[in-house]
Amino acid sequence: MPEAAVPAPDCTDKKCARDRILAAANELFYREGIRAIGIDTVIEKAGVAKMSLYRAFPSKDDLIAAFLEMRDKIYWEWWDSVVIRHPDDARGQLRALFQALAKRTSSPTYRGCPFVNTSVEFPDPAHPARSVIAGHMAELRRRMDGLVAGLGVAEPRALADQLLLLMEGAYSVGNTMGPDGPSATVAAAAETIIQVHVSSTLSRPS
Amino acid sequence: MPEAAVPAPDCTDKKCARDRILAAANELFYREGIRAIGIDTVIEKAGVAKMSLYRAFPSKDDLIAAFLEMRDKIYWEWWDSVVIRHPDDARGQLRALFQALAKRTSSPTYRGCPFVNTSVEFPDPAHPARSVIAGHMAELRRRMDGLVAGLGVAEPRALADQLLLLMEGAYSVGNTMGPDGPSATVAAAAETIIQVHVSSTLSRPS
DNA sequence: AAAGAGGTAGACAGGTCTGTATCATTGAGT
DNA sequence: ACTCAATGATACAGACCTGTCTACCTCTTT
Repeated sequence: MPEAAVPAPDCTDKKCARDRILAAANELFYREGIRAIGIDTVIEKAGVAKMSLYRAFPSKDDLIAAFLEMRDKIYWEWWDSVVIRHPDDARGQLRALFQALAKRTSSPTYRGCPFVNTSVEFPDPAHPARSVIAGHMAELRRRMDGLVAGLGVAEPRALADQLLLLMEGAYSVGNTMGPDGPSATVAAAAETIIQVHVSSTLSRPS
Repeated sequence: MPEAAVPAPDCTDKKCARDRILAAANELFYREGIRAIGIDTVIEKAGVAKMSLYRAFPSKDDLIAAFLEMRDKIYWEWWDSVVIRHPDDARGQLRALFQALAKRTSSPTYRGCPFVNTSVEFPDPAHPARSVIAGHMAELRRRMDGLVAGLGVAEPRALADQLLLLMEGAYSVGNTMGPDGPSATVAAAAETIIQVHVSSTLSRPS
């Protein structure tokens, strides 16, 4: 069974325990929840000794932070791979993003946004995971602002905020309501909101 | 410090350990997360002996389910208290609901929707909490459908789904992005989407 | 006064979790 | 062949967590 191992700089195949640990943690933490998964379960799935884990990560909290940093990297790679197909076309980029989002969040195995989920499990602001989450959210907002800026609408901040609401809503209901829930309609909702902002800007030009 | 105890049928003041337990669990589970809080912490906050807890609830899982059932009850009471102020006015009810939602989710202490949060912490479909969550979500969708039906738009299901996305999005970002996040704009977003559906229905009557 | 329901207090069993310590093994480069 | 770094295997410490058991107390009702 191909485990979709996350490639790393200098690790060939079965080598590098750190990456196998990270790959195992990625799947287990995401699917079962972080607090529900113990270190022993991670190392068993990774096929690695416990000491290898504690040599690579000083504590479970550090492993959690590393897990999120990996998800962050993967997420922006996915984002870039979508927007790159519509160069110099902010509207096309947004449309593609929300279509891909609708697809992802309507999968039966979809378990929600890992950043939101971890935020639920670790509310303590001092937890190392929280800074990664905060960074991800800030970057998400920054990118959405950037995309919407390309639309040239009258109220870019309002539109970006509303699109963010739809996006996070799709993440959430994709998890709680499943494939038959409203998450599949997120692309249409985004289209509607964008259209309203674009139209109202055209109808009263500055 | 008034602990906002949840009133129950026949419980005067300091009596009835069950209610004190439920009130303590309510606050602790919501604020800190369920898996992060042990039984000992609950009984300590409730000022109750451990055996009192296990007499009232066979297991922690049952306490979790009872906690969610209480939140469910509280939630619909809140919902009803909002919509009742606009009798026979579906649009006014929706507007009031989303305004109240914007306010709630922009509070600094807001920690997200307890049903979504519990769903994250307990992905196992066999967990007793899951049926309460599923019931809550089904009821939420049912009510939203009912409200939107009163609008007389051409595509009620699509509108209801999109409003649900906004609602859940506000819950989510209220937790992860805080009071300065986009959750405060959810009322405006809902207004926009409703307006579009109403207008497009008017412009091409059946 | 008696009795029973509900509550308190604290010890305890058995399991799981994180993190550490010790020692053997492997494999690549020199 | 030798060395050194990375890894495997395993036992263990200490904390915490759920759930049980026993004994005592304190009201309320009859």
